[in-house]
Amino acid sequence: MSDEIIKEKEETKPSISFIEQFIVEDLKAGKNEGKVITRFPPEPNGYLHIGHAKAICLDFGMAQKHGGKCNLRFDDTNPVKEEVEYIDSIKEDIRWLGFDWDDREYYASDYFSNLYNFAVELIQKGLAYVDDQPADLISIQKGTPSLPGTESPFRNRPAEENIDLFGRMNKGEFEEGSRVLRAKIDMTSPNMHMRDPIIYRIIQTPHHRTGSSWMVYPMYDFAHGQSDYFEGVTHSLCTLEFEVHRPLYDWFIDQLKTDDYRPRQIEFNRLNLTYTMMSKRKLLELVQEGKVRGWDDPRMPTLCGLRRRGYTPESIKRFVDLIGYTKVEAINDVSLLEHAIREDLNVRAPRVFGVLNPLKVIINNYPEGKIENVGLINNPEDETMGKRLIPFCREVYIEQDDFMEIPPHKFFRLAPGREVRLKGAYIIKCEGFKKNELTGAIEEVYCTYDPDTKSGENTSDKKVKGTLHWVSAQHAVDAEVRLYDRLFNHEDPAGQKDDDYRKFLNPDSLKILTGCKVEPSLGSAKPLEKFQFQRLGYFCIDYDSTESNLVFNRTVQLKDTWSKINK
RNA sequence: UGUCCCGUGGUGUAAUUGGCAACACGUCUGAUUCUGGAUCAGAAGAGUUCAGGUUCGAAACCUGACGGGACAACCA
Repeated sequence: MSDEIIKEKEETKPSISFIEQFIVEDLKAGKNEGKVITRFPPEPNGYLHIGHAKAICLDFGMAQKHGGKCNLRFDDTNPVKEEVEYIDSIKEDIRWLGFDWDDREYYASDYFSNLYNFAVELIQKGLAYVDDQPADLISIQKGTPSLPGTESPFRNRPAEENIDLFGRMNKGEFEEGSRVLRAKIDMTSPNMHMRDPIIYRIIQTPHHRTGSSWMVYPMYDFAHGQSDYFEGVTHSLCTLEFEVHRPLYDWFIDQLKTDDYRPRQIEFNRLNLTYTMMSKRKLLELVQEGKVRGWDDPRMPTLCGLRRRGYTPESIKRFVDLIGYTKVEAINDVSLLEHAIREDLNVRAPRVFGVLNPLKVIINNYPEGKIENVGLINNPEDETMGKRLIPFCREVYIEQDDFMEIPPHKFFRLAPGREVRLKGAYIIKCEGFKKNELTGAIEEVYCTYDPDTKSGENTSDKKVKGTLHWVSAQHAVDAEVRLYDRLFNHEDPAGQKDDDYRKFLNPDSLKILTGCKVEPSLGSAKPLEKFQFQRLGYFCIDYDSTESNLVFNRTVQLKDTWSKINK
């Protein structure tokens, strides 16, 4: 009885976002002949970041789930800011996330002719005019959100004159900034976007695809909605700030449409993450000012940065899935992103031993020159990943943190007189240590081992509280390890009115460790290969890594209850 | 002073569209463990911004307040 209720509850479908609800409603109502066409419309003026991933997952995801298609369309209406480099990176990142647009790769510039003709049509209908005023004057006449605007003296130019001027603007007869084409709507509208918006401006910089065939370029607001319309997009999903643009898009489509088809725009909240920022412009500044090592610096929230950091596409999609889509402007905790990557890597990353801050341990009673290959499980979460052998001998490195001369309460690791297990090998006991009396640094630790405690064949019935990772001193491979911390030390660095975001840059966001010791099996690892350094965290090989100089990036630390106790 | 959008545990989201608030992260216990990881069991934490109203019944509907955000680029 109650079992059935529980069963029923478990079987209820997970709730769908308000956006998907709209899509499902439209489908049920038989709109758009039962089709779902979406689009992802990046401007090729920067690299994609995790906020874009949220949009990509929605745009492609909704199409996929409802038997539709998602177009990739580059909004390339401003040749001054856009570059081919960005187009390539955007495509790479979308593919990396696991989405495919087949042959539906479009460009707003594909529609320049259509848009131009439409503009001429508006002029003919008396719905657009050429304004000869300078930008600052037009801006003043626009009024403010609470004050209505005033009309331009050029507003009632005859159509023929407008057509002539617009044509000559496009031939390059006028300087940039000297004239614009405006839609004639309503200068007193409470919506600023309806106050005779500029729809074309003169730009003489060549375009990366159309070269110099155009001298006038449509503004985003004049290109975006119509591009959706031209492509037959049914659901145009975008972020909240475009909500106020919607009436304008609708106004244009009203002039254009021939039946009742119209793309439906639905707005959702953009992704904000704590301790970072999503502004492409500001991210570009970080790159240009050398605050980071490039767009793919592992501290960046860019997709290429996260990839280099060791994030998987699955973890990012999972994260996006967890945060959902709403209309509430929220700021998401990075700890949820970190949870997503741990969850993923826990299952797929092989375990290895790596010692970040080596401390030499000499096992006095272990025969000199003797080498044992001890077996270790590659991933306790996945038996199919098998086992490996690593060499054990008289001198090993352990982590400096794993030894304390005077151990505090609840410290389970090595200390004078204490016993710990070297994972996969033996239980050792600390008999003494060498200390640098000047610096206080521990330089060596002397131990004995118990031959009856070998892993898997422990006949001693000894039990210890602590298990340490280690690496054979003789066989260890040197490595460089880059430890990353949050790029900013403020939860919302870009949201502080009185302070520049640069003020909150975390000076310790990158720590480079050299002379780290890793197990020999890692010597041939390739870039982006991912590992769990046991007890430490997840690491992946950096692009800078070579056979002679291994370089690891720390993706994320393992949860560490000791560090909490220790506080 | 305008228009539009939004207000649910610390954070992010749910609530069969009106039937007395659920999940995830985080936090805290305990069990277990040759990773202080993972896993398992459990706990604390919101009465849904506030005030009215409609209703047998409101997080949801209405009104008003309060709070947050967006909009005044020849950017997208």
